[in-house]
Amino acid sequence: MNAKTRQRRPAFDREAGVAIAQALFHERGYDAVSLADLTHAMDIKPPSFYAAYGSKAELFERTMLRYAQENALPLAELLAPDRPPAEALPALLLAAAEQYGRDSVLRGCMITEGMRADDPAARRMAENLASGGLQAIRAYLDQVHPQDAESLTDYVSVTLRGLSASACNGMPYERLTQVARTAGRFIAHELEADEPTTAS
Amino acid sequence: MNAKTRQRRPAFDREAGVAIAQALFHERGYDAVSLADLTHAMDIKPPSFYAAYGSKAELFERTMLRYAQENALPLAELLAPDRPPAEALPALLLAAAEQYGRDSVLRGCMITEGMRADDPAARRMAENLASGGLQAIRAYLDQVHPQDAESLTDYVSVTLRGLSASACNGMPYERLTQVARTAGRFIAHELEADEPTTAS
DNA sequence: TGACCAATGTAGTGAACGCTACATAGCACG
DNA sequence: CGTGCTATGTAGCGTTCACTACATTGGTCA
Repeated sequence: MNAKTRQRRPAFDREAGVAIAQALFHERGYDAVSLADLTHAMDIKPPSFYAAYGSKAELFERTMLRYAQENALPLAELLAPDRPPAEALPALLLAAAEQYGRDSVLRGCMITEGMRADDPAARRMAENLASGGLQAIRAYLDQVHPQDAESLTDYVSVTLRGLSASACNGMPYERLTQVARTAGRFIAHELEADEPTTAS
Repeated sequence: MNAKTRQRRPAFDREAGVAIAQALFHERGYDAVSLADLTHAMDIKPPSFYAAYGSKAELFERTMLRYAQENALPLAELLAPDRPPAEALPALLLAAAEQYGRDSVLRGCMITEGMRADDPAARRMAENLASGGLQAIRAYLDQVHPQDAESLTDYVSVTLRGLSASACNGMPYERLTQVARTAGRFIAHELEADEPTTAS
């Protein structure tokens, strides 16, 4: 009858499998998660795995897309064009640090850390996703502070990578957010020293 | 008679082997270098490898010690107790960025990147070595700027990790050093704003 | 009810992993 | 010159890797 009352077979929930894989990949990284880990966690056998997801790398891409949709920083809000960079960039760094250190087992940025995978295909997927975020920062700065757009984008990028890496290696939440606040304060000081035009 | 004139056998040069392994580990990371890669690069067979170095992990430790001796930043000079932190910390960041981006194939900090190895033993070795450097920074700041020692140490640590990770992912030398200069300028601004005591 | 077909589990593929047992080769020393 | 030791190469250890051929199961639909 209606499609819901009589499912074809229990089979297994593909999306739930992606969620399980996302947690494993985020916790341990792409290379450190084996097919056996994945199939055991999903309670399926390898043939079902390949029928559902194609390959380990393809599943990794799905988990990163899912991560980007669910956990990505709200760049559109954080970097609203009418927001001054002395306020937006510190907010961005703090939001990132909070997210990277919030969960004690899912630490750091899954996409940032995905860029260090040994597998070249997985690495490229992560790099492509990460470049989108950087382009958003760059586009924002091109609008609101074009004179230092590249330099500031690079500074934020390096700081975000440092925060993610430090989170993965166990730096506690309070110290991560403290570093983000320090970096944000540095940026604000510099920007406000350059152009206190809005206040004059 | 004297030990030098008559070596036991050509065998192979252990130290040269460590140097070869160091380059491989630095370029690709611990996990991505296999025994076959090592024995092929050294032109020896696995039994000779194990007779000489014990295991892959032990050789990795030797390469990291060698790296620390040869490539470690001159922290004693950079962080001389009579140097003001507004000068020492920017110099430290810039020296690190220069080293991380200097060689286009041996990128980043071998020890910092070693902390992300999948192998727990290798990771712990790298963490132990890295903590030595951080303790040096912390001890310096405890002397010259105790009120923000932990916060500043964390900021420098996160920035160094970000620089190393960005270097590994291909950020060019000029942009790496530019980021280091930016971060150093931020630190100097903050410290000079706090206590221009030396100038007053 | 019976044919069809997607999805499954069993079992195993070849390759690569870190590592080692074993016999041999070459030097030191008596 | 022979004994002993050390380092070597041959060959292969057991394990794990990502991945798959194949028969079977079970729901769908005529």
